[in-house]
Parts: sequence; structure tokens; C-alpha cells
Amino acid sequence: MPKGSSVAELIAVSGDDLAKEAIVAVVNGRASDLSTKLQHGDEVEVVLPASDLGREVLRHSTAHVLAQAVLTLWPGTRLGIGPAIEDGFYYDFELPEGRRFSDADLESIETRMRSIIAEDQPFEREEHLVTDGAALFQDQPFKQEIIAELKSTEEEIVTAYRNSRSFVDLCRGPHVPSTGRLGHFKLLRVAGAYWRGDENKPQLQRVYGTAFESEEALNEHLRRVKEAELRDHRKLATELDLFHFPSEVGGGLAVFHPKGALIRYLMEDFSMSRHLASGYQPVWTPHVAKSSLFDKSGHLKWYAENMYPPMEMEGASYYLKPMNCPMHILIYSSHLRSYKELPMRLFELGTVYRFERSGVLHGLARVRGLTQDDAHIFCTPDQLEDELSSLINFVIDTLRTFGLNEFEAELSTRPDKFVGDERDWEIATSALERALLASGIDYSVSEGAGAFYAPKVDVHLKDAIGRRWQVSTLQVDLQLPVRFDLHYVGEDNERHRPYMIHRALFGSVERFLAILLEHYAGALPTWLSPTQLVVLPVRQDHEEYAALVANQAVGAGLRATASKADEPLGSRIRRAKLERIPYLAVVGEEDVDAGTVGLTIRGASKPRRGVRVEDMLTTVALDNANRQPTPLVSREEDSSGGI
RNA sequence: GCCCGGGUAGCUCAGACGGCAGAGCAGCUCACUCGUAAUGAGCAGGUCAAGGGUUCAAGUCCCUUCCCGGGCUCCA
Repeated sequence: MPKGSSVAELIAVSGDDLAKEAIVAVVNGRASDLSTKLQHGDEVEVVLPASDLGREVLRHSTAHVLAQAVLTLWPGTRLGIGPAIEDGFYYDFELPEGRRFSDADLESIETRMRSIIAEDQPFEREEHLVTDGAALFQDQPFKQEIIAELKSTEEEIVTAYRNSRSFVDLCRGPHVPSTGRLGHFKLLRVAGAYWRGDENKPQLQRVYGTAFESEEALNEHLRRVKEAELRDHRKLATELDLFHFPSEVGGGLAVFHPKGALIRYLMEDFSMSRHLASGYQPVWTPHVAKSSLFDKSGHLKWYAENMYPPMEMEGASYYLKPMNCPMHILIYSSHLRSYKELPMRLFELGTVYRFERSGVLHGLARVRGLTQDDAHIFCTPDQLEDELSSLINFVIDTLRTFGLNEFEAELSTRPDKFVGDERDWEIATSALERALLASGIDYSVSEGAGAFYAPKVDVHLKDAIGRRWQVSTLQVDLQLPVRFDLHYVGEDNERHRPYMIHRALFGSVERFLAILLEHYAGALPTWLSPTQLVVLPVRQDHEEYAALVANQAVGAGLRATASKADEPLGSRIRRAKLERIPYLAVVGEEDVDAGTVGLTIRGASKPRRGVRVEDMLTTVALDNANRQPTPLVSREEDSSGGI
């Protein structure tokens, strides 16, 4: 190769067909354009579109095309930023005269984008001095703001990418060689977005889109999005008659219908028995408390914006509790504690109320009234580490019972703004980290992301379609034991400060239910199913036998009903399947005579005829007692029978 | 809170241009008595989110309010 050749030239002579698909390259570990000139000894690795980095570049380049299209259609538009994001990209704009996008605009923008792609415009990298950059983008105040920031970091050169004489965008790159390499994209929606996410700054118009390496990959992605929509727990809640949010009650406040309430009762019941078996003591505390309590705890200082406004009564202000900890502390401090009582683990299914801004409410996943499976553990410094590691195991173990198996933890360390002693932070943080190591769970560290009063571990889980949800959280509180002046008397007969651990396992019962519903697409495991078994008589003269079988099932501790034969069997089967009933027992002539049922197990394609009633009851009871998770199917498969 | 999109029967939705509010499913009644994802007929069901305005006439056009959905720093 002649000296100073580009990556593209290198690929051209390599004779490697696959490499011709490359859109960018990693040169000496750095993502670079194919036009990058190479030095002797450079390490070059080509990047194909069908890779994480490849898709990121495709999306970022498509975002530039989007910006060019918008600028052509609405001259005078000011550009914000347009990054690639997980699953797509967006670009923020300020349109002239405060104009706003509507959904209909997406179509005309897309059309314009397709013609830019058809023109196969090159992406040309330009380097400018920081000082010149400001001149180049003189009509673009947001770009200037970015350049000004770069200047302050003493960056000397800014880069820009030019597609045509008229369109150039400030950008770090890299990009595809030309717009012709793009095309498998779709604009998805418009939204308002504050410049830099700051509501005190101007609100820009954001266009979201996604792009992939091929039409098939794009369609596959759109199919996944659709699948997620079908699993939406709010949709399932209506279909399965679980709960709703009456506007008469208020935003973010759910009422649970019989089936929904039964499910949450089963979850709570399980949680309580697990805690009782693991050395926790149940406590119960009221929903409101005087302002003095939340003054002392610091909630009114630090958490007031998430609290409901106060109620005045008999000269005092009462607040709905946003957390249970202050009340649990009062239980701890109700008398002097000995080291022999520690660790003391107080547990409550405590309902708390938090003011969430109306725009962030989201079904049961984000509500204003929620029930935490909340515990506060008071322990000696010596006990801290063991307590934390058994806690992590307890959490993981419990989550697994619900059929969730993929976890990741995140350790958040001391933020810039913090209270307490740096040494205590050190002790608490390293105890958390050692506990994580001992548990063997995968974890990452987020430096400075802790709460101001505590380092914490958050447990995230992955659901059936790969989405991550934050659930459990463990915090070592360095603040409240001091504010409430807690102690215990040690072996040395002196008073010492206990450590205090906050932890919620589901996070909230409501949110966890939402996750389960979406994870299982509504087909909850047998032990959580409101109805576990339906017995369906073929004809009216089999009804008596059906009722008998259902009664036997109820006697065996199962939730079972018998249907009437007043509709065609197929119709009743269909209804039961739509309700995601795990076991269907059809009984007809043969069964009445033989003491059997025709058993259809959810997810199985064919029924099993001639199953003895005893055997069926054993099977269902075992499934119930063992808390077997439902085998996972996609909702599309689930509903392929013509719904 | 702010931007965009919505609000029509319990649910899903249709209702050019302003001219007597519709369908499917669910519900109820009757008939059918059936072996694994929709039996048939009939009946009932609505302050078109609320309030105001324009008009001979408003679900439809305009204004206000309420509610719901999507989004609101994965940083050039």
C-alpha cells in the first residue's frame, strides 16, 4: 500500500468481499471513517452494518439525514443534538416561529429523507479551529453552545460532517461514507424535549426514529415493539379484569378488582411467609404522621417535592408517609436495645404515597400510592457484611421463585453532595461490594450515583423479552441512625451506634405485578393464577360431575370452578384460554363413567384424554405448591390460534 | 409541569363537506346440548370527557377545563 492510503482504499485492494460492506473502521482502537488516512503499522478492523457499532453509526448518520430533511423543509430551523440511542436515534429541533411538528409531518420528512438517501450524498469530514467553528455555525445557537463548552475544555479542533454544499453538522463522527448506505429506517414519533433535559431551558421538538442494517432487521425490531405493546400490563389489566385507575380517585391511584387483588394478596402472602421464615419480625405503622417526624427524619428537607401536601388538624400538620423508615425507627427506639437483639429485622408491607408529576405516571409501574415490601435492619458494625450478603441471596432467591432468572446489580457510591463521615461511607460501600462479590452476582459500579445519605445496591432483572427493570434496592443508611440518635448497648456495656439497612425486594408490590404481567404476557404461574382450574362439562347432563370434580379440587386447596354447558364447548374453551387459565378439564360421557377428565395444560398443543381425577389433582397441587414458573411463549405464538 | 397524539356503548373502533349516533365483541333473554380457541335468533346498551361559543342545525368548526397515551440529557 502506498503511504497515506485510506481505509477504503485498503479494503478495495484486499479482495475481501465482506469488507466491502464495511461502513466504518476501528483504527487503533478508535472508531473512524473509511476515509481516514492510514499510517504505517496502524491496526485496522472494519465494522459491518450488522454489528452494535455498525448500527450505532447507521442510526447516527440517519439522524443527520433527518436534520438535513427538516432544514430543507423548514429553513431557519435550529439544530439541537441528534445521537444514536438504544434501538434508534433522535434529533432535536427548534422550528422557526415556534412551529411544532405533528404526526403528519413525519411522512413528509421521511419522503425528503429518502430522496437525500437516493442522491447518495457523501459524508465529508471537516476539521475546524474552535474559533472558526463558531463562525461556521453562526445561525445555530445550540451548536455554538456546544462549541463554547468544547472551548472551555481546551479542545482546539472541532469536527463537522458535510453532506452537501448547504448542509453541515457539528459532529464527532464517524459516519457512513455516503447517504446511499442508509435506507432501512422509520420515523416513529414526535415529542417535546427540553434542551439538555432542563425544563428551564427552551423546549425543542424531538423526532424519534430507528434504523437497521436491513429491511428484515428493521421489521424484526418493529415486531418486537409490537410484542411489547401486546404485553403491556395496562392492556392486560383490562383484558383480565385486574385493576383500573378511576379518574374519580385520581391519577396514579389504582383500584384492584377481585382477580387483581387476589394476585397481589398471593404475592404479599408469599412475601410475608418468606420473611417470617427468615428472621424478620412483622410490624405495622400508620399511613400518616405529624410533620415533626418527617422534620426529624429529614424528609421534609430532602424529599418534600415528592410528598403530598400536609393536612391540618388540631393545630398540627399531618403528612401521608412517603416512606416507612421513620416509623420503623420509632419502633427500634421505643426502648433501649441490647446487642443480643441484633440484627433486628423489621418488616412491613407498608403502603406509602408519593407525589409524582402527572406526566411520569405509567400504569402500575409508576404510581402515587404503592405498597413496599419494606424492611429495615438494625445491626452492629460486625454484623453488617454478613447481613448484606445473606440479604442479597435472600433477594435473588425470592425473585427466582417468580421465574425471573437474569439479574444484574449496580453498586452506587458516594455522590459529590453527601452527609456523614467519609470513613463511614468507605466502610459501608466496601461492605456492600464484598457482599456482592460473595453472592457471585454480576454487578457494575456507578461512581457517585448513591443517595446523599447512603451507598446502595440496586438489583435489575431482565424479563422474557430482554427488557431491564430495576427492582430491589439495598441501602446502608448513614444518616437516620444519627438523626434519631439510635444506639444499642454492646457487650462492653457501652452505648454504640447501630448500622441501619433499608431494603425493598419487589420494590413495590404494584410495580412488581406489572413486571410479572409483562414478563409472562398475562399467563401467570399457576400459584399466582386467580383461577387455576376450570372444569368444563361437554353436555348439560355432565354438569353434576363437573361440579363434583371442581369441588374436589377446591377441597384440595386449589382455586377451581366448573362451567355450565350453556354454550358450545369450543366457545367456553376459548374464553378460558383467553383468561390464561393454567388447567382446563373437559368432562363428558366417557369421563363420568370412568372417573376421569380430558386435561388441557396451558401451553400444550393437545389435550390428554382419560386422566384420572386424582392424578390431575396431584399434578395441579404439585405445580401450585412448587411455584413452578410458566413456560415462556411470545404473545404472538400464544394467540396464533386465530385471535 | 411542558410538547405531540387522543377521549364516541363495558371493550376494540367506524362516523367526507356540519344535517335523525353506528359495527364487532362483551351483557341479557330464548332456542340449541355440543369432546378442546367464536351455535343461532332476539333484546337492551350513549349527557359523543365537561363547560362555553359560531350556526337554522355541532360527535364534527372555535375557545376553556378535565382525563388518558407517548416523550422530556444513553450528551457534538
